[in-house]
Amino acid sequence: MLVISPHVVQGWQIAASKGIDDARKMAIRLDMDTKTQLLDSAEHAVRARGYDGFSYADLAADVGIRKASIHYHYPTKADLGLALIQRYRERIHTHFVDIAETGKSAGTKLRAYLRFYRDAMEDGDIVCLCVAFAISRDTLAEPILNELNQFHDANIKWLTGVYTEAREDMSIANVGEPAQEAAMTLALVEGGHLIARSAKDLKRFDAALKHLKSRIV
Amino acid sequence: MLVISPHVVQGWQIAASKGIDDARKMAIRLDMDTKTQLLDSAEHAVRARGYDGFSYADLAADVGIRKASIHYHYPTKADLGLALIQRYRERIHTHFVDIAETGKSAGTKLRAYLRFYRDAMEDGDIVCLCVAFAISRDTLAEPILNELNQFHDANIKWLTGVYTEAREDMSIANVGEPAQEAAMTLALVEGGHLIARSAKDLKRFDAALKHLKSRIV
DNA sequence: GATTAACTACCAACTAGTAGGTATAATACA
DNA sequence: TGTATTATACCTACTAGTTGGTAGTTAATC
Repeated sequence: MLVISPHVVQGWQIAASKGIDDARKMAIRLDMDTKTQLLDSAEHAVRARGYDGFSYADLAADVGIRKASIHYHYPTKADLGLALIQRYRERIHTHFVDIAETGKSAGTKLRAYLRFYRDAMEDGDIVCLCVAFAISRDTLAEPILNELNQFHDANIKWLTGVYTEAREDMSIANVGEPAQEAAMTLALVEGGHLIARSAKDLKRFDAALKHLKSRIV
Repeated sequence: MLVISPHVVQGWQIAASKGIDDARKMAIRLDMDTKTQLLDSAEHAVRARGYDGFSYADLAADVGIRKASIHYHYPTKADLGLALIQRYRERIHTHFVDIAETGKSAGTKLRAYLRFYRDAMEDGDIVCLCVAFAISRDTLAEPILNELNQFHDANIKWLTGVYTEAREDMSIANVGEPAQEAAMTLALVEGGHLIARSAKDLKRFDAALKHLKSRIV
C-alpha cells in the first residue's frame, strides 16, 4: 500500500504508484523529496569539505530552493547534522545485516566490508562521514556526538564478530584478539580514506589495505 | 653563537644568552616570539577543530594581540596555513633523522615512530595536522596541498626504509612488501588518531596499534 | 630616518537564523 | 457537494554576529 507523501516516498516508488496523472508524476519525480535532496547534498558536502566547510547557502544553491526554506525542513544546522549521521548509521547497519545474511565465510564478509568502504569514497574525493565529523568534534551538539560513538561501536562490534568467526572457519590468517583486530581494521579503513583523500588517489587506499587483504585466504 | 632575534630564537635560548639585562630578558621571555606564539596557537586550533574551525579572532584572543595585528605576521590565512605545515613537516623530518641516527633495530625505530604519533595526540583531543588539513583539502591553496603530499611521501619513504631494514635484522615479524607495510602503518596511525579523537580516548589508539606492535620482536 | 610590531577603525561578504507573507494541497464540516 | 480551515512547502526581506582582510596611525627600537 503506497501513501503519496513526498517526505517518506522515494522517486521511483512514486513513479510506480497509481491514481495520479503522468505530468504530476513527473513533477514529483523531478523535484523528488526536498528533505532527502537536502540530506544527500549536505552529506556530500560534509564528506568533501567537513562540517564547518559548507553552509546553508551552498546547500540552497545545490538543491535549488532558497536558503530560508532549508530551515523549514531542518530548523538548525545541528538538526541537519543529526539527521545526517542517523541516516548514515542506519544505512551502514543495513549493509552489515546484508553481508552477515550471505552466510559466507568470515574472510568473504571482511572483503565485502572493505569493498563497501572503498566504494564509499567515490573517486577519492569524499571520506567517511564520521571522519569529517571527528575533526569538528568539539563544535558538535551532544546528540551528534552520541551517534558518532554508536557508529564506531557498531563497526567494532560487527568486525569483532567477523574475526571471532574467522578463528573457527580459518578464512583469515593469523587472527589475533578479535577486538584488537577489529580496532585495527576500523583505523585502517578510516586512515585509508584520509590518505587517499589527501592525494586524491584511490590507489593509496588500496596500498594501505593490501596487507590485510592478503591475510584473507 | 646566539643572535637575539625573536623570530628564530626560543624563549629558553634567550634566557641563556648574555649581554642584555634581566628585565629585558624576562620581557622577551614572557611575550616570547609573537610569530611562534601565533603558529603554536594556530596549530593547536587546527588540530583540535580543523582548518575551517578556527578564526583570526580566536587566535588574537589566545595570543593576546589584536586581530588585525596577525595580518602583519601572516598576511592571509593561506600564508599562516603554509607556515604551519612547513614547520610541521620540518619537525617530523628532524624526528625521523633523530630516530634513524640511534642505530637501533628497525623494530625499535618503528616503536619510536608509533610513540611519536601517540604522544602527538596529547590527551586524545588533537589529531595530526595533516589529518585536519586533508578534510579541508579542496579549500586549500596549492602550496599547502603540495606540502601535504610531501608530508605523506616523507612518512612513506621513511617507513619503507624501516621495513626494508626489518627484513634484514628480523626485528619485525612477517614483513611483507616494505612499501605496502609503510602505507598500512601510516593509515593505521592517522586512522588511530581519528577514532581516538572521536571517543576522546587514547586507549582506542592503543587498541588499533596493538596488533602491529605485537609483530615487533 | 627607517624598520618593526603593534594599534584603532573600518569594510564587504558571509554566517545561521527569524519574521511574516503566499500559493497550493489536504482535511473538516454544513 | 461546495466551502471554510488547516497544513505544507516554499518565498522575500531582514537581523545580529562573524569572517578574512585593509587603511592609516603610533610608539619603540635599530
